[in-house]
Amino acid sequence: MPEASSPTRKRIVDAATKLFYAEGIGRVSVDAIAEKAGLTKRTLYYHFKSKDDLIAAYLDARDQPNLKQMAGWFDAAEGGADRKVEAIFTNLARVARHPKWKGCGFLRTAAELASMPGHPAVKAGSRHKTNFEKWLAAELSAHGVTAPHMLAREIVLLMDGAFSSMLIHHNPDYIGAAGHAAATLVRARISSS
Amino acid sequence: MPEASSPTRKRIVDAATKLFYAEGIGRVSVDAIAEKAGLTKRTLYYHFKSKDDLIAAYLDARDQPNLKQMAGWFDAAEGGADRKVEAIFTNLARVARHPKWKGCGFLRTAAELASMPGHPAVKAGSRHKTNFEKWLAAELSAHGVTAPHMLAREIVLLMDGAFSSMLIHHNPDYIGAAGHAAATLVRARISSS
DNA sequence: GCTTGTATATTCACTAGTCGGTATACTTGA
DNA sequence: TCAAGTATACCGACTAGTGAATATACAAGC
Repeated sequence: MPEASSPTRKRIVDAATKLFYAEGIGRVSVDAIAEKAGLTKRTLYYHFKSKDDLIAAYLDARDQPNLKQMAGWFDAAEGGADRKVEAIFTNLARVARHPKWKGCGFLRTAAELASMPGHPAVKAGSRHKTNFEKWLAAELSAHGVTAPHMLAREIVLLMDGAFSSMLIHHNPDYIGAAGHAAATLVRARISSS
Repeated sequence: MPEASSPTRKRIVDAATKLFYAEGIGRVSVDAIAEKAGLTKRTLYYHFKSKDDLIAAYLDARDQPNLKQMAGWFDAAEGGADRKVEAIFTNLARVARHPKWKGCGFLRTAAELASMPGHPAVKAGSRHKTNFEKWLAAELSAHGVTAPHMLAREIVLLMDGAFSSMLIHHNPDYIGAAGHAAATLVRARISSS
């Protein structure tokens, strides 16, 4: 029975993360992950019972770091809630210009696994997106915005739309347009007190 | 040199469409498509020079039918531009409840091919999304909405976000929220004349 | 009307390689 | 001595793509 905190396990997840994100889960073989992690496939299968299991572990491991990055951009931005929300999109547009950027790993995995709706990796993605939406609603509420839950959902829709549009057009203008629309929606709900 | 209008070619594209949409392009073998089309793989390769070529043909063939469906929903709806836009989302939410619905084929293909940005199928998807955005902007303009191009882009972002969210959460509420937000954005730009 | 030539369209059988997963054996540390 | 972890080597199934032969249709020459 392998340990959940094993450093070997972490090495495998790290290697899987790089390859899955860069190539897509269907285009990466278990052999390639084992080689990148510097061990054999048999060792990998000692720590994970299947490739599907490893895919889910990859997304679970991305949940908190991703949320922290978004929260970091939000907190670092000057101004009101509208400016802080727009800052998330501005930063996304910046990182999306990098040639290694390949969209949102959670959405891409869900797209690849669309024919397997109950797949544990899709559930992990759903949890992450829900976590982000809840965090955003709480922040908006703390900043005195009205109807924070509905607004958070609208912003999430714009963000996931921006991820998708950027992936298909390779044009950061779509992320800018989404950020502008999101900031406008926030401003319309800032109490004028 | 095969003919572009060949009925055999059409049979291949039809078979590929069903399989690619249902399973994802990476999970469908050329053998499976040939079998579904009722011919041999060698014949398929007579009409298409590669699987990548066939993937692009699949999306190109979906462009006009998809646009026509959207336009049909828009035209059939009663009321102003806001109601017509919301009708598109309402109809999307309805078809998305069907168990065979697996998201937007253009976006899913772009997600699967994220590591091959110049792939002809990604370009076909980009063209389709652009066609839709242009059609929507023209309709909004004809209905007297101000800033129709910016508004069309915002609605496209909400729609692609709705596709993605529905795919990861399997919850049609996200499409409803996107439709509501889109209608609100339209109403804010209807000239009060 | 018949034959020959040619382009289109299709089939069978195959290659060379990859896939996820596993049977078995070894090493290492307590 | 025993269990955790790692390695070598392998499995059957599947992958995209191809070589060579063949069927079909139609046109030209006579």
